[in-house]
Amino acid sequence: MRIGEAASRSGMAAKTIRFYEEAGLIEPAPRRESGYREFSDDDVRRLRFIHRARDLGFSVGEVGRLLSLWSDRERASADVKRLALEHAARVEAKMAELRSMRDAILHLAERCHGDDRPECPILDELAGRTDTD
Amino acid sequence: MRIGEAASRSGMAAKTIRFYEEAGLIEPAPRRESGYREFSDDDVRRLRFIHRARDLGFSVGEVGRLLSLWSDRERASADVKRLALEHAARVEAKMAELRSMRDAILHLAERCHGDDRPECPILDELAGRTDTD
DNA sequence: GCTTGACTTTCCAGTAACTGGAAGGTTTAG
DNA sequence: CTAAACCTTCCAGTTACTGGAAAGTCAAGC
Repeated sequence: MRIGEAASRSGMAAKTIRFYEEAGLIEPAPRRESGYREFSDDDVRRLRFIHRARDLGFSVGEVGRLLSLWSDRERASADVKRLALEHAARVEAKMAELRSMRDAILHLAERCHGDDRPECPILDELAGRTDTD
Repeated sequence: MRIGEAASRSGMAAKTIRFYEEAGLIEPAPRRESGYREFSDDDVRRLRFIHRARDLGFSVGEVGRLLSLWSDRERASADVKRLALEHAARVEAKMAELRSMRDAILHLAERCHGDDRPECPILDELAGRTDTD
């Protein structure tokens, strides 16, 4: 099949597939005489794997490592698990960061009247007013 | 003062200040004869404002809007509050996305033995196995 | 007067992971 | 035979900086 079908079957854009090829995440696809790339069902399976892993937030580099482990019949599941848990920890850390941002913003917003008057604790705080809440 | 001092007083790198100037977030600083940028205490206050807003996750574009509102004595606090609440909502949405990623990863990892055997539900699932949990 | 070091300047490249668009070749349906 | 729908490569843009190179400025010390 050509790249368009591989794209729709795997759920990613054709551009993205070319990008992954260029980035070395997947093997360069064989070409027809016309220069068009030719994909197999196996390629689609790999692309779907990549798509799911990306959806879980694994970076392209990590996906590469997961692909290696996937194709390595000798792998230890511990290696996969470690990768997954490390990633989960990073996601957790990012969440905590966002949570504290959100809390800080909401705390400021709560105290802002939000009417047509100019007084605004949000701006005051950003401006560095260190007040006693 | 020169850019280094403005940087250390505002908590951002000199490079970042130049970047903000280039990006149009702040007015181009006046120059000495030498070509060195000259910063005032007021500039430092603006930079600190920017720094705090960025720390809360506002994009550079949003910070620009916050700066405009800050310098507009006629602003309605409602405008500031709306900006803040919209941002909080985006942060919240991102958190939810991360949370579902984390949950999915941990769910997979739980079922992975994590020993030296190759069997691994994490890879199986990424490979598209649709199993009954 | 000269050097040394700490500053500063501009410009270019790289990061992550695509996405959009231009210019042009291929295939297929009608 | 033509028009639409594919495909190709290449380049630029996105976000918000960060690193580095080459060169100019300035103050202190000898």
